[in-house]
Amino acid sequence: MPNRKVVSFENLKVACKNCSLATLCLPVALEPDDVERLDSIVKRGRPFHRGDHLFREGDDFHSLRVITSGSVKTYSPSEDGSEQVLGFHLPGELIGLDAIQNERHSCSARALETTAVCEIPFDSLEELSSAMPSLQHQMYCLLSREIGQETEMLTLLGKKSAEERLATFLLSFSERFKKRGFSATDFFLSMSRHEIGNYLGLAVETVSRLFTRFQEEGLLKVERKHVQLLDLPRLNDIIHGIDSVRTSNQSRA
Amino acid sequence: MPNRKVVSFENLKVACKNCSLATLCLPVALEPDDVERLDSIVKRGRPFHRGDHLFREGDDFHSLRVITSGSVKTYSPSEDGSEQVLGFHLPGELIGLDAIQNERHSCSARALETTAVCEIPFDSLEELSSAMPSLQHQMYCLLSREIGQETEMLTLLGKKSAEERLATFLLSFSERFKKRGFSATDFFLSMSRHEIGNYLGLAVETVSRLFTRFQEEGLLKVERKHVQLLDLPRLNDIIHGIDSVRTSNQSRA
DNA sequence: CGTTTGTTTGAGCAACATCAATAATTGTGG
DNA sequence: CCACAATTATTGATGTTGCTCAAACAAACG
Repeated sequence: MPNRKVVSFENLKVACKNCSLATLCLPVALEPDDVERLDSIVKRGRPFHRGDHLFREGDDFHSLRVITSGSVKTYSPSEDGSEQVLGFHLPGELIGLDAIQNERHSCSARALETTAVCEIPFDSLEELSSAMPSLQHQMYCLLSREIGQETEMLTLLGKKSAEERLATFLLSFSERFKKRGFSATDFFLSMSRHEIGNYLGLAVETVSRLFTRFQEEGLLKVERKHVQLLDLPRLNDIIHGIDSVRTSNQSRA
Repeated sequence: MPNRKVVSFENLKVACKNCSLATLCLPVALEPDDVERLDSIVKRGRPFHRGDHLFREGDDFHSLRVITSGSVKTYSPSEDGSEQVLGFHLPGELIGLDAIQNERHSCSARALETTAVCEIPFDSLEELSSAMPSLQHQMYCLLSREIGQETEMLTLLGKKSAEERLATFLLSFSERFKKRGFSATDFFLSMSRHEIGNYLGLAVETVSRLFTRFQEEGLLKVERKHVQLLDLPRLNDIIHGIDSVRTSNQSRA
């Protein structure tokens, strides 16, 4: 098809200033000039396929990475072949922050689906942030937020029931999709039940049973990866330990 | 006693350059001149007593704090009065990093015993780190390390057995005391069993029973807060999931 | 189209929580 | 310094959540 415009990734001059993720990503709170300077150090490679590693535990650390499309899981592999899933990352989210300290990745990251990322060489970013107080501030904020999110996760794993964990998980994705302009109630989860369970500190079977139960209770509709949240308020109640099942048992018939 | 030298905290001109914690704290990797400049923004207040709050969730964030002596627990209070203990902090450790993002503390911190801290106004630190690349780098490293430590904690809470959790907890303190020049095998834990359990996602009773069992198995000697680790190798085995109990059951008589 | 991988469901079980009682320790006021 | 109250720790008995094991089923893949 000769008259169809060829769009190669090389030609696609995506720039931070045009990027729809700008409000979620590093450019937040930067002046246009500063965005331009940030843009100049960003590298955009070709996309990863499902299952590809963005990096592996032990790899030398050179760059932070921002997901621009698709999704990624980070995990920490154990000697015995098992792993701990550390997080699922959506467009606009920065990964690799844990690797700054010892210049080596302390976890692995793989694409859950076809995924594009921006690469930000950390050396350059450090230099730039030294010259650009607002960028430095943004970096401190991002790192701090990451810490805050992980402490929430500690509470989840330390104190919450299986039910509360899954509800928290689902509403977290709901909010994150919403922020990115997608539906807050109808989405596809790109990870397997196994990975969800691993992340939440639960067995696969428990996750599966909970999905079934939530569906029976009219909280959601689920078919494999496709999830539709039908009752956000009650899901919210569950997160906060309010046992809405007993309070309003709606099991049909 | 008129001829006894009066040592007030006002007069105690402790400086970073003389501080025994310098190798653990922010001054790591700074030139003497730079340490001097850092020193100039650090505030040293009077000590906190056991139970005093250094700050509370919701407080405005102004300063990071470094423990200089004593110990501190950070925790996230829930609506219902319960709490999640997020960490126990020893001299040289920096707290408040999670508050940078929204300029408000997202957790509370209280002294577990008489505790002294250095206060580092964050605005000044930001300015200084902008002018001092090595300090900026150090900050990035510290924040990154915090993230890394929390991901380890996620694995602990997500995957490990009660036994593994307590062993990990004990060896973590062992190493941290050692780094500070104290015994790695003989120390006092300043927190209660309840707080340990809370931190590790276990019930108080489970913690108590485990201490008893570890003692029966000759792994340690414990008398209230006083702990003596008798078999570091086996404790290490436990952490890595090797059931040393069955392998070398040493129950006396 | 068979093979592999992921999901669901059931049955039984184990680890750890909860409840309850006692004991030890610490703090407090006289 | 002692007596009493309050807190903290230990220990035992019982209960429950969620794990493990097992099997059937569905979907994805070459």
